[in-house]
Amino acid sequence: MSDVASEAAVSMMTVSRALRDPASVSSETLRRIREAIERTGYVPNRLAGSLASRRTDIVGMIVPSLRNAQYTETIKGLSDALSGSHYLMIADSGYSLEGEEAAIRAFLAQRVCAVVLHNTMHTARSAAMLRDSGIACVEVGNLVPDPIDMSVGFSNRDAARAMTGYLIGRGYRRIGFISLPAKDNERIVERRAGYLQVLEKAGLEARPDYVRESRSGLIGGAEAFVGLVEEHPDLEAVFVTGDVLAPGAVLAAVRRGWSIPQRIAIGASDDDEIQESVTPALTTLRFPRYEIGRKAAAMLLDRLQGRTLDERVVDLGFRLIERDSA
Amino acid sequence: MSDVASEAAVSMMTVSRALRDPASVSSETLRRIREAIERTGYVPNRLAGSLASRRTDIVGMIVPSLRNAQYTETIKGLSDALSGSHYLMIADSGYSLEGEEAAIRAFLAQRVCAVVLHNTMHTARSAAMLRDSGIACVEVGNLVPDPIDMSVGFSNRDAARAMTGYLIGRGYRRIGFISLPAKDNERIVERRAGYLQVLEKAGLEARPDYVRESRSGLIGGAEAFVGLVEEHPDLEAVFVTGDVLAPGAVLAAVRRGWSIPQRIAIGASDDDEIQESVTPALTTLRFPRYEIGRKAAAMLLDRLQGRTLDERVVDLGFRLIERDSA
DNA sequence: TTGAAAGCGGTACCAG
DNA sequence: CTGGTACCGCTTTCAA
Repeated sequence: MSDVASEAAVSMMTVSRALRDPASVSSETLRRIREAIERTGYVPNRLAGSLASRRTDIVGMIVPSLRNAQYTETIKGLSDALSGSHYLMIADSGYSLEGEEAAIRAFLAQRVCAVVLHNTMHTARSAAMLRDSGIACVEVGNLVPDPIDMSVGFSNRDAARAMTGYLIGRGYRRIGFISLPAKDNERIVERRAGYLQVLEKAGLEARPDYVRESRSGLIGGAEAFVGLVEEHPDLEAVFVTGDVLAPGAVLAAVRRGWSIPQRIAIGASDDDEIQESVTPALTTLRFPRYEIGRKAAAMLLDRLQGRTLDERVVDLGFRLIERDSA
Repeated sequence: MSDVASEAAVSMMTVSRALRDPASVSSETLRRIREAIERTGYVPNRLAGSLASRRTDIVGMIVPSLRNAQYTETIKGLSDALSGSHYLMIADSGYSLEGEEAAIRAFLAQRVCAVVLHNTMHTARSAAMLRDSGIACVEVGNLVPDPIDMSVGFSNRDAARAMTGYLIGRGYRRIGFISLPAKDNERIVERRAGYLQVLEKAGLEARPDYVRESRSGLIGGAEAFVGLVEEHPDLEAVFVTGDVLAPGAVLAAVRRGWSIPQRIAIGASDDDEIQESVTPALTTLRFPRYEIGRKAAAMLLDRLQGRTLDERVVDLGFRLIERDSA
């Protein structure tokens, strides 16, 4: 930058100003500085800038898995809304609380201006670090009544209640439940709780062997679904929630010639294109993943600009989409 | 850090060493420093560290779209291989060269230690900035004979040749081609060229109206496929390449009761689970996306550690997986 | 509108 | 093995 300054015959201070607030520099000076930048090929050093100003424009986001399209959707919403003003640093926690803690530590060391967590269970240290740092933080996805700082999402429990109730309303009585592993994953814990609550309220038996954890992916969902149904041929419906488990189940049923929903009904969750594109199209819960990302960004931006927030916890809700699988 | 130093009754220099190279500090001193860190809740400032050392441990990656699972797969490979030693900053170029340039500029300002580009077409400025900065850079995905710095991937043209040749070998003569838009996307340009070359070599007519660009996603693929086939009922096969276009085509065919491959055959590309899970399972080109990410990381790491590379361009190849759709 | 001086919080380098 | 002393490259603050 000093090169640019001497090229343009001004002080470094003026160059710095020209870069950050062109209006505060006379147009003639500005022109000379711009030319000098062009000639020297100067690339500002944001490390130095951030160190001096004690501000950065990097938002750190931690997702359980980069492979899961649902998280990607929220990342995309965040990225779009932040685009231009802020940059995104992304870490994959591998569905582990320790992974999340390590990522948080790294983000804080990097002095990110905000952190977005796609998990609302944390180690005690994670929560403490975040609180002590006073950094802006949004927990997205599952709604948290008492967030570290802010939260945007929907109630997984309510959503699971809605789907289970819907299945019961359609006349199904023996209803199974398939999801990813519940360990360290409050979203699954909540959904399973919602499913069990509604079963109980309806006076239906909640059988542990109707509940199954699945590997991820289409093939994981297929295996879990086929396994569960073959072990319990008396099942009438299965609530298959998370990832692309339910589409995997449908595709497997098609291959086996099981008719859906006659032989076995499926209630799904998440509404990517694939839930709609399989035959039969899945009755599913639509979660506003992209919107959650956008809203999280908006809240962060508000906070960083010192505006006061209307709400620290924003419920974006969900919808039950009736299609043909149940 | 000066707090920690006085707490532990050593100099800042010793604290700094204890953090970066614990072995170089006596165990007693180390213990005191660790305690002091614990008590004070000290979080190192990597901005300052990086500024002073002129090194960072952040790798910047630019993908055309965060929504596309194929890119995500490479990100995951990179992230896994870098995990622990480096952090990842991800930018979405929105399939545009200007978007890529802006991201490169931001990364350079951030002084990332390396850049990974999932595109091998660049603006002149992009290439110049990267070259001038002398930063480690890997272009992944499509193989580049003359990379800015390094390249890992496979030949899209050869892959398209292989699939087109395969379709011809199966006896299909009127073969269509569906892909994402070719603009700013050398991967598509290459594949289309490969398709046309083989058609020509086989003495088959290359009809422009057999070639179609599609919106992305399952539904995009479905629309393009149905549209093309309805306009040209005489088509015998379609090479549907990229994204999840081909699975979308199959799913749409299923809904319409078109039998595949009897009514119309499909050759696909990319081999995610979905290509395998649809019925009929897709005959497709398998690209080593995850491995490309890992290899890119390995090459970067080698470079950053000053080791000399065996090869600046690494071809990881592709495979044609025969299944039931053609 | 412009500039000088004093850091930001660490690390490199050399000495002890 | 430990410490002192210059910076790293920019911004803040205050003055002109």
